[in-house]
Amino acid sequence: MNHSRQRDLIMDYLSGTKSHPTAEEVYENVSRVEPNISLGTVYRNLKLLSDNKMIIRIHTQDGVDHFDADTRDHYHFYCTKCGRVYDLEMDMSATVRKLVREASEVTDCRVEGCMIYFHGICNNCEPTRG
Amino acid sequence: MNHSRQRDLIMDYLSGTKSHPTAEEVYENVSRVEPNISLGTVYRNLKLLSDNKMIIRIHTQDGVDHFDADTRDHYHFYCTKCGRVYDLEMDMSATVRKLVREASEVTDCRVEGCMIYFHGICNNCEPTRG
DNA sequence: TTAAAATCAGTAACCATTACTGATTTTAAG
DNA sequence: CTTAAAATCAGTAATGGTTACTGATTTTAA
Repeated sequence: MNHSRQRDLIMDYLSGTKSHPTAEEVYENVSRVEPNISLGTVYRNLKLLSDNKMIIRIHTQDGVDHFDADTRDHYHFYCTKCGRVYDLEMDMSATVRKLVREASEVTDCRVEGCMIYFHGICNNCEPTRG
Repeated sequence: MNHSRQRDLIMDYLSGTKSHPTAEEVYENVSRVEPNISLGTVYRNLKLLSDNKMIIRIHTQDGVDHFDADTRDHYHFYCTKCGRVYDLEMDMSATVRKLVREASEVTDCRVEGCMIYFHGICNNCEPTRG
């Protein structure tokens, strides 16, 4: 993977936000810096970067993928109302290990891991606390 | 929701299999009994049935949805090689409640639940046990 | 400096799914 | 049983996120 101005800009934008943008949102924002960039380039580089484990691709219920430059072990909350994705700063590594172990016991398949997606209504859509 | 021969056939087929078929697979199988059924009808009824909680829609990593007539609380294993979906007969209700409680503590969002998807290589693709 | 490899912008194609059409079937009241 | 409104159908076009293709441009490394 060579360097390219476009890919660097995409990576820079993703690294500087915690909003877990979609490909379309990445395109809109990078376009402000590099107006000639094309949507195809954004998709291709998001695919390249996620295939190379430099960013995380987050599948959501509405079928639109979101992206995250934070590759540390952490979890996500998906708002079923607005579709936004939020970080959850909690350590679940022990729980995940336990789940994988338990799952391995009830199947002949080789369980390599599990994805955990939290969902509900975000504080922005329906504020509940001051 | 009235009755219709087509919807009953789709429901019957789903109830009689544990293979978690895709819309295309449902279409292929129901077509053997009702050759005139159209793919659009299958999609429309799968949507109707899942919207009415009579079946479960399972999102998978490859972007193709799978369906399950078993609406009991249970979990799924997705094979990253062949794309098949398997049931996991394990009781995780206590773990899920704990996770939701923990997640609620680290966010202002209203956490309503979480989806847990296991993945790996199935015994059909790479046999490991007799 | 230069040529091969990688990447680009632009756009067409892909594919799962949904929406639209006029015809047919189902339901429920008379 | 009729019969008319509502639901559903088959067939097909449209949608929308994503990927693939093109010839031109940029990057890399010798």
